[in-house]
Amino acid sequence: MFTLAEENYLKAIYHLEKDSNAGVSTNSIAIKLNTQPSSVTDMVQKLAHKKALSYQKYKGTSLTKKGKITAADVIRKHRLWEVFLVEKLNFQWDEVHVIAEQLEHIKSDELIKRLDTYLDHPDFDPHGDPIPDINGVIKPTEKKLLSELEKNQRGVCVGVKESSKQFLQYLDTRNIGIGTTIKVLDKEEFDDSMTIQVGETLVQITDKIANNLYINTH
Amino acid sequence: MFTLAEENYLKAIYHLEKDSNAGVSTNSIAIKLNTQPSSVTDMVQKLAHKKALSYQKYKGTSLTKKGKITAADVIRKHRLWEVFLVEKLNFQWDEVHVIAEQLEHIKSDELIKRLDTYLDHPDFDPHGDPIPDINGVIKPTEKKLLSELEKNQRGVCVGVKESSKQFLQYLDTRNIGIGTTIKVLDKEEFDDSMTIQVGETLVQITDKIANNLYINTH
DNA sequence: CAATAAATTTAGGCAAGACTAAAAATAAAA
DNA sequence: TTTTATTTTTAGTCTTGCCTAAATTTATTG
Repeated sequence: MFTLAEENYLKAIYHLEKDSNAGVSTNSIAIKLNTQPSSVTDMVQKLAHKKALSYQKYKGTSLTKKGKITAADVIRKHRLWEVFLVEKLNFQWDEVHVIAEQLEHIKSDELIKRLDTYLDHPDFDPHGDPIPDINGVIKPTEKKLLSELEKNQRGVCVGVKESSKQFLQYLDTRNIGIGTTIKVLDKEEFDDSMTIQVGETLVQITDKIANNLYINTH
Repeated sequence: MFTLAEENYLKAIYHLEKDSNAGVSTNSIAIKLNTQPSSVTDMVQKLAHKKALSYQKYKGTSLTKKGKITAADVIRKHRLWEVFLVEKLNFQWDEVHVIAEQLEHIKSDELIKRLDTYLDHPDFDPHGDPIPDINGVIKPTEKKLLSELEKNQRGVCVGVKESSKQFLQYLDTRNIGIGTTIKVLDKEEFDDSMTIQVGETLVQITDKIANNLYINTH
């Protein structure tokens, strides 16, 4: 139905639409995809013709239902593959994006269905981003930074904001990973440090850590 | 280094070279790839320029070392992904080829290294074909049909010749799959049927079955 | 060994997806 | 509200990988 290049455009526009909810400009797409505005105009006209988006000259574009579903499907595949790479092949969180950019274009519904089952229907990718369901619906999520939690609140670690090697290794030594349940036992006012419970053990963390961990409080 | 189309040509030529060991003709490549001879001429000239094969007008081509290594690497990826699809995602042996045709072009050495480890360094794909090692070397194999084994000989099932759904399901009910050790207990002269040992149980099989199971006797 | 057949290559084109340079429309500023 | 700046589009090219039709070379056969 859609070529690899078309899928990448739809994905980019989907993301741009998300955090601006006006019409998406030609230039912003060009910047996101590292291409020239004139190339974007070409492609956008083609995608409009294919009914994946609506487009008026000089006025920007927005995805149609068809375009949104297609984009969400690509994103679903991307994030499922990321989970696979981290959970099964033990990649670090920050190494998987480039590979998933390729894997997301593999065409086989059956493959993705089975991969999803194999991974036990994950709701989040390793960066804490939600995985669209098979209909392209993204569950409304309560993703917060750990630093935003109140004392005695608990949640599940769903990802990281910063993903440097050092940070990920730090988390490893504290046994914190995707799916780890964390409870806030105490918050210090003067330096914003925290005492948290990870499994049975207590961990002291600085505000820097707490500001870079995403927690799903549901 | 090589595009998707180039990789497919190299793979096709590699296979053709294997079972004819003369120079590979333009026409045979065209037939294998379902394309026109003139397209093959174009591509072959390009690949010769890239030093992946040697080519003389009207005389056919053969892969250089560089071409062989590249082709073997693509085949390695293809077969590793097939193992993944069957062993981990529970696909049937005959459903995986089309998907692996896509996955074989994913570019990441690290990915394949980890996939190989994850699958426990398999030597054969689900069809019984050997998986080239990381240097493109294919272990010389003693693959035979089960029907060719002598009485009291044993070997490991490495694949099927025919791969119809019915046949695969038949094998399933007899607990025969990739990696299953089989010992020939008896061969009947008059109808070529066999008594074989699978695990602790004895199984009677007809010549048709024995003629469609590949065994590695090492 | 000439004549036909088959295989192969060349020539010219096409679609996808990108690019540059120039023109046109919109937005911002004086 | 002109003028200038920015954004967007158009026009014309390029490369990759394919195609058809025609020309050429090799193989086959009478």
